[in-house]
Amino acid sequence: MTFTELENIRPAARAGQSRQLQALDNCLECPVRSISVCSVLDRCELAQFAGIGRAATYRPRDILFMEGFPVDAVYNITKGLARLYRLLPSGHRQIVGFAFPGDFIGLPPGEHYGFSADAAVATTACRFPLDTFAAFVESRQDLLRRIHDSATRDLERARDQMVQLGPRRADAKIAAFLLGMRRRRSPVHESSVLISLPMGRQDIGDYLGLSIATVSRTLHRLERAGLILVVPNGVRVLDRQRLERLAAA
Amino acid sequence: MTFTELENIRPAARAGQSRQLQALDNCLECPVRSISVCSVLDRCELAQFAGIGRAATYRPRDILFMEGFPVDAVYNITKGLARLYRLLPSGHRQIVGFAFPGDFIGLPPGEHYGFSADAAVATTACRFPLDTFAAFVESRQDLLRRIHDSATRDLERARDQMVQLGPRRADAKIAAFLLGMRRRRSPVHESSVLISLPMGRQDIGDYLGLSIATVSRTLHRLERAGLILVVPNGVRVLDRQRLERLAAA
DNA sequence: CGCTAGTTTGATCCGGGTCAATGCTGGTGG
DNA sequence: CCACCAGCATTGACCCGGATCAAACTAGCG
Repeated sequence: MTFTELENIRPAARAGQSRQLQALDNCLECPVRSISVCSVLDRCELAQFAGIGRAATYRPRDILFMEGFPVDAVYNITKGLARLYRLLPSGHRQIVGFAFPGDFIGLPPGEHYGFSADAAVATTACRFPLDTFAAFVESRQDLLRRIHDSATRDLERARDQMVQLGPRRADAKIAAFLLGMRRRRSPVHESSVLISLPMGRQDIGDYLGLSIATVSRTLHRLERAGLILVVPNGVRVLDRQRLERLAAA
Repeated sequence: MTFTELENIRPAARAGQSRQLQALDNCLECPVRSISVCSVLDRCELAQFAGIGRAATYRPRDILFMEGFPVDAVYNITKGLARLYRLLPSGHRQIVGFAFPGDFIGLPPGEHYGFSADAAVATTACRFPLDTFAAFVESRQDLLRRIHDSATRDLERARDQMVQLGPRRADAKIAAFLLGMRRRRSPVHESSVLISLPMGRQDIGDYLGLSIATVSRTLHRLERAGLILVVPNGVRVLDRQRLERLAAA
């Protein structure tokens, strides 16, 4: 819960530097293109667009950007998982969202980032400097619209999360979280019984407003009750019916 | 907390019908024009825009629209206060935001409203049927941009609220809520010591994830501690310093 | 002047936080 | 190949803040 290990942040990462940069060359083969904002660009535009971005790779805990700093770039996650969070003076960390491959982040209302973002696991992202990005987008009405759609969906998700953060019981929060993660990862509404959880327990807790101990205990309780099976980096759903009923409560 | 008085909703309001409608005639004198999305429209465009909207008035508890229903109109609040909320099967109501005069609501990512909205007090709003509204916006790049800005700000506020909903102490939540309400109502960052609270205790509780009893008790405790003075429909700030320190914690 | 809806206040209880010890696992070097 | 270590996860013991239930109070308002 408390996240006072700010000193642990790698010095090289503090300034929002990525570990490694390389040109974007094979956007056409990009696995997330179809679900990303760039899907509206044609072959020609895509080449231009690729020219202004760089692929950046991040190791766990590497920082993409920090709350309060001037917005200097926007990001499109292509692999891995980014945690979006706010740090409170008390030392608490509230995770305000996860960015999965295909998600677009980093365009707040003002001049400064409204939250921090770091890599939860090994992660890669297309990084676009704000000035060139803004210039490129300026004329592309459809791209602008796509970005707006992304923001609107983020808003909807934010409201979902508000409901989760409210005064609900821990088991209901966890159940809803699991189902939410599954829905998020698979466009097809009905999908595998295996839900992958790339993030750690601490992340889940800071997302739901629970302590790490309660997350662990609750998962275990759900397992004992036969709703799920806890496996490394995820859970297997055994009783979807009951899990959904619990999540709704 | 529980909000099981669904039956209390006035039948006429259930379908999202407003109480009273009249043409928009004096947009130029509209007190919220300068802060609304319509501020980018010139005199001529404004006249056109006014033509497609109607002023609707709502009494407390009257419903603007309901979650899950097809989006048939968007709204611009001009007076009063709207509660934006989700109802859970358990009967809990999570207020996901308040809409003050000048706020624009009702454009979710999909075809259906993602939350319900009703009037917390006597309220008026400009109501624009979705089809004509969409057609009008289509060509107005700047209006579209303004709407996008509105969504981005909503998103930022939603994240603020997530932080409030997290595992914070009741007094910190209340303090932050009071300061947030003050900042929201007065563009000038420094302002009066009088914070108006048009909404009821229940609304505050459902917004912060607290019971009505705790809201009441906490306000009283802050009063005893000399931070505020509770007055009808609001509070008076006595010790801003300490209130801010408490809100930050 | 009583009615109703909202608010305050009290008494009790419990879910989940906190703290701390223990367990697990994957990486590292002897 | 194994012993060790660091980081994360689990589990236990205890406690407290806020939920819940219920009663008293207040203020509009017909």
